Amino acid sequence: MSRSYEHTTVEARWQVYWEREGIFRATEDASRPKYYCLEMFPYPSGRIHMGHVRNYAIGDVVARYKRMRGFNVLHPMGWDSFGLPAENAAIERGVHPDVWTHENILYMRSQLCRLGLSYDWTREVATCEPGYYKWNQWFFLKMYEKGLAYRKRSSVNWCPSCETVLANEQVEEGLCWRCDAVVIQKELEQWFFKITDYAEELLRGLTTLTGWPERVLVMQRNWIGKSLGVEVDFPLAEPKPDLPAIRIFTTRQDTIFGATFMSVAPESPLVERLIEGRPQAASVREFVVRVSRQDKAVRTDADREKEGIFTGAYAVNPFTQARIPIWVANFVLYEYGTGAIMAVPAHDQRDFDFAKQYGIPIKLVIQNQAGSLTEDRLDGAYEEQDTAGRLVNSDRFSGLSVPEAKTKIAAFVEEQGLGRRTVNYRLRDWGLSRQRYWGTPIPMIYCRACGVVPVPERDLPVELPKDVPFTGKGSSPLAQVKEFVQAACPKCHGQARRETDTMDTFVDSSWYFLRYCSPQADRQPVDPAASGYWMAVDQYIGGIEHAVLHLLYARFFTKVIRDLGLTKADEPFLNLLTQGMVTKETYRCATHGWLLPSDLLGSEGEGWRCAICQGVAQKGRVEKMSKSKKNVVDPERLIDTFGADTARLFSLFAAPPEKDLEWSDSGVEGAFRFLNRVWRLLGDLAGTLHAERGTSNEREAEPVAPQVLELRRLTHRTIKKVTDDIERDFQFNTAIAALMEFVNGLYKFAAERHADRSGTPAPGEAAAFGEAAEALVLLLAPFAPHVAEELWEVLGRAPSVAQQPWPQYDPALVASERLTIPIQVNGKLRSKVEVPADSTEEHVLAMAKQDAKISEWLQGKPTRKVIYIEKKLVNFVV
RNA sequence: GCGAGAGUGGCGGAACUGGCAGACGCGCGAGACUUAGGAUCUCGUGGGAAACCGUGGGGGUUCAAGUCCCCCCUCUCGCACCA
Repeated sequence: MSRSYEHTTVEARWQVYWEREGIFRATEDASRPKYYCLEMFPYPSGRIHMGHVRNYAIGDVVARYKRMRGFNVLHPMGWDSFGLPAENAAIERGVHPDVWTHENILYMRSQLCRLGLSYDWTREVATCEPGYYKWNQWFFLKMYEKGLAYRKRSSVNWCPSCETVLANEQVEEGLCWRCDAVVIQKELEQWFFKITDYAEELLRGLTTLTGWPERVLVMQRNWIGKSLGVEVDFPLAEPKPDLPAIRIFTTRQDTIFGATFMSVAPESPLVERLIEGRPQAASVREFVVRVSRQDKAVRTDADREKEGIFTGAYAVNPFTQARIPIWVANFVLYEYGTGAIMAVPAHDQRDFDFAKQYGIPIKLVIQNQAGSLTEDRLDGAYEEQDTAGRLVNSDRFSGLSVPEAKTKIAAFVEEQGLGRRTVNYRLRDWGLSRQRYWGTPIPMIYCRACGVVPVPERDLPVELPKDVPFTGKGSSPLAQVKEFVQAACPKCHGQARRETDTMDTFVDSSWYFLRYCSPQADRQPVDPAASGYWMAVDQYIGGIEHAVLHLLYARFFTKVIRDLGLTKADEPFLNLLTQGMVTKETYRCATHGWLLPSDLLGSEGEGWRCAICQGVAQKGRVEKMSKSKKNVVDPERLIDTFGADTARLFSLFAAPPEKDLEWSDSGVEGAFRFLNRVWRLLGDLAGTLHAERGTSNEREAEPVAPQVLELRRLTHRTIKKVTDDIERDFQFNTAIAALMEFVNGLYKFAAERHADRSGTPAPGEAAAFGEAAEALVLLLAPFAPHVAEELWEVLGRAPSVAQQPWPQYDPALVASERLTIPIQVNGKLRSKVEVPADSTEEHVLAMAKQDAKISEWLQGKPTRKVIYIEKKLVNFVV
């Protein structure tokens, strides 16, 4: 064969073959070990981007490799197809979200197929299909029954640009995670999932996730934010019958003797009770209104000034009996703990700042080791939590260390009936109501007579109406659709109103991996038998941006679904690989902003100019590919020019999966060149191999020439290296490097073979070369599957290479016969000697001393010490 | 501020438990084949004339340090009043 490598024909041919033969279809088979390989499903935005290519190339190597290792692999794909962009398309271009979404899915599916990804497409799901979101509604009803879904009026994060509510997880530094608009607070009736019921289990479960990156575990741990402390009642100086005391939460009960005032959150209803009938009432109210109007960005700003106002009321410190003032303070959070705190300025920096500002006394109750702290000369809070500090001014507890005091005071609080030990979490319940159209309708009905009534299960799904006005203004489009809103009450059949909010789209992605196990199940969302076989996901691959949001919600849903008896899995994802971003250099012009590569003139050496204005263009930083920075590369163009195998190979070779991948056009060409090299090598030699195969069944039968043995060693070392690199955290970049070395070695071998072609091949040569060629194709198959299939056929083997077993290496052939031992003198490399691998220490040392360069270095100097590391190195210390 | 990770040739990156720093690729240089080469093949390629010097900087441990310990600098990411 000497036909050139035509990627377009080759790739199309095998994609058709795989599909036609159903090579990647997965069925439950109890006799085989399963492997569930999953990549995060995409939002159908229109076209795939390089981030998808990388994500799915990584996943496909894992799936194909595991298949060749004999696993029954489930490798599904689907569409996270509810979401705002579809609605925006409707508003901006008048295309219905449903049409827009389905067109996008159609196109992107064809793009994924062109990448040659080994999915079982019969299991495809799209979350915007009634057959899928019906089960979102079903889960919602089940959770409502169990009290895990509830409705409450509360102050919520509101994105004025998306015109919808956001969960806490979806607010980043006071900005909307999706559009970066400043999030404001709004009072609304909202549906919540009681994720806090699972806080402890979600936290404990993290310790079992040994296959997750440490930083994701840390992020989740921090997000859940468990703290142990006590709740203590501080009696009011003028108690009211229904309000005798104010309850606080603290983790620093050891400092309770230093509490010189109290602070209450502005939103707390306590405020109104405390100021009743006092002269301070009006100004306090004014303060509360002012603070609660501030938007999230201002309120959560790190160096926001501490502000407060005295309520006029006093409490009594139950430990010191001191009368202490009660303040309202802007930094106290209503949603955390009890919404009120005891303030210990000497040992809490926030309280210290506050006390200094308003002239509140500071009382020292922990002294440092030197005993140098004094109340009047403190320039910051002494926040020692370890054993270095000792309690002072704390009655019977004085002299204790902080940890001792924490335990003893907590016990004392309980003994005296002043309060109790408690646990607090930072995690809040998941607000899931969204005032949008393109999402799952929440299956609830409001009846004037019966109140809130769930839609009966038999009436599911509550389908999204198609005929809806998209104006982009006002409340949810659903609320405008009379036929949708008007509903009969399921209980009394009277006229009632349907809930018009839809669910957060994170609900969709919280259980799709379970749906893949039995995508056609129509009596329940998940078939327990199927999920029993496939769950949990053995390897999950996706971007780090979901470290908290999606991965926390999915863990929560899995536990709820387990408690419903539909799966046995406690955790959805056993191993998690968070792949890095795809980045590229950027260019900027002072007047025209970010520049496309096509708007650049000049070169690296002579400098860049803007093609629009001829002005100087600056080479910017390497940034994540994004349209706004104009540094994107379209995968489709890449596939057209070089083919899917090249696109895959480059994105796997240029960096290890978890690190960022910097785009390089010449790197892509390098990958393409490599595939061409492989193609030519096997093409040119296949003919020779076929010719000689008849006479060369002598593998291991007769003695082989030394260079043939070396070839076999190279083959087996490569098998080992590629296998080890994949097994060791999917180090595909070094695995591919080993394949390149292998190919370089084979070329060299072939060249030498041609060079001294005297007529008769060396003994065992054809067999050794056949073995090498076969191994090469098999090892290449997960990375460049199309080329591998084609070459497998060229080698005279029947398809599909994807179904072949992974090659085995012979340990005896992995070890070299001869070793090159570096020889050092005083730790510096001076020479090398080549010795048989089984040489004794004496022999190696003798060889080393004989070496001309070494004997020169050793001459006239007494050798003080000789370091000999077997098979590794010799070091003479003189 | 707290937490995590990273800093290695002209560039992307190798180096697993301390043992030949720079695998592999890109780029660059030379040669071969060619009407031609931006195709392909072969060879070379950290710096330096050399001794030597080289893994962000400075100390240390060790026969031996990119790797271990201490101090410092820079960058990236996450969290950021959670009592």
